[in-house]
Amino acid sequence: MKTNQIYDYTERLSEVLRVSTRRVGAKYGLQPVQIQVLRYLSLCNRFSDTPMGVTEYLGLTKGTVSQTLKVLEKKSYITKRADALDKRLAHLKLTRAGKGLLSDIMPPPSFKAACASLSDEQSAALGGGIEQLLLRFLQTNSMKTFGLCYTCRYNKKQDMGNYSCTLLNIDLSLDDTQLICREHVLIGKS
Amino acid sequence: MKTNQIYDYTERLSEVLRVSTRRVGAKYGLQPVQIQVLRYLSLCNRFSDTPMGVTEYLGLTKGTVSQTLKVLEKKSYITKRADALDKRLAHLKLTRAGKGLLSDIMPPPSFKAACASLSDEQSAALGGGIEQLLLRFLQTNSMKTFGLCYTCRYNKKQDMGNYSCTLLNIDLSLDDTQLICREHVLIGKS
DNA sequence: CATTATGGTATCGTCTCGATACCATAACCT
DNA sequence: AGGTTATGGTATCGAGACGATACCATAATG
Repeated sequence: MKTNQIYDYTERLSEVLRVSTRRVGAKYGLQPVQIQVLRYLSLCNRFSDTPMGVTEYLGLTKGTVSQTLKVLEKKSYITKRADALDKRLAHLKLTRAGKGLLSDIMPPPSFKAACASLSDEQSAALGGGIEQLLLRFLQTNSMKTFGLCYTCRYNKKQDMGNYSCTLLNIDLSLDDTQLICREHVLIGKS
Repeated sequence: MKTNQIYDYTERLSEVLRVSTRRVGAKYGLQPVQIQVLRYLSLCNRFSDTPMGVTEYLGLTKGTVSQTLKVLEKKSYITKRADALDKRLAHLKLTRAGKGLLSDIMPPPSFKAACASLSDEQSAALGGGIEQLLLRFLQTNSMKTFGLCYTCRYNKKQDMGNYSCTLLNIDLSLDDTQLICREHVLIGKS
């Protein structure tokens, strides 16, 4: 019953968000997808900052992403550095310019203003509802959750401020656990 | 406080929705924007089914939209017919094939499934919250609301099942009032 | 009428995106 | 070990999106 209404609003909000992102990005000569890449790199951990990580997050093909990254590197918004152990991997980092750009335009001021018009109850309900919707939607589209590390089933607390990942068998700092990870599997899921 | 969380989820949901639309559309040789055009034409009233209506709804330029419409017409998903009174206007209609396509893929099955996982309370809260967010966001982006005719300040009830538009000075049927309109202004707004 | 506004099309350049092919490195085999 | 397969990444190509600009036809306005 409510499905169509929710879909209408979600779809419309997506369109408007995209238009808004395009207009903001145009001022800096950036496409929407390029901004999304920068944004992802600002949120992901050191195991996920590779071209394949970006590829999975955005649901594109690796060839497409490779081209986008080349442009961003040429514009000096990111740097590419080979992994020390696995020579196939490249790690992507935001430059100072990249970080500065993001903090200028993300989230879009018009979105912040729109959020500010919500009451606390509305805001909490909206956040919860959209989270649930997103998780289910990702699931039925066979896409990864890219959740925060500390909400992952592989995350184990060791002692004071020290954690580890039981999937990668690597120690984690507290900061590590505050970022999103491409290997993330929500606690309680198979 | 909650702004960033809401933004994260909204942005992510938008991305996944776009990817999902792209994948479904690829099966029919359609781009996301083409599907959005078809969807708009299935929702809008007879005063809004023109290239300019599509242009305003999608927030693009009229040249871009003109090209997209040409492709859709060549693929026989829409027809173009000149207006009887104003020879500048073209009215766009979905063909049988266009309607059939839309009913096959909209809303995406995976989205329906995700919505079905929400409780009634969650669903109602989500619908209300996202509506409010969308309206404010449209406002701060100087975009039109494209709301349902019967929620418009220009809509006046005459008698049994008969309505009129005080902006266009035209009589409306009940069916007319159930569609979205490019002239829509929400009741209570200036 | 002349001027301006509006709706629409055509053309061009930049860019996205998927598809395909290809290369380098790593993991997995008996 | 040596061959096979899997994985991460790049290069190239064609279809199409998109904005910008220019242009045309019709309508509205003075």
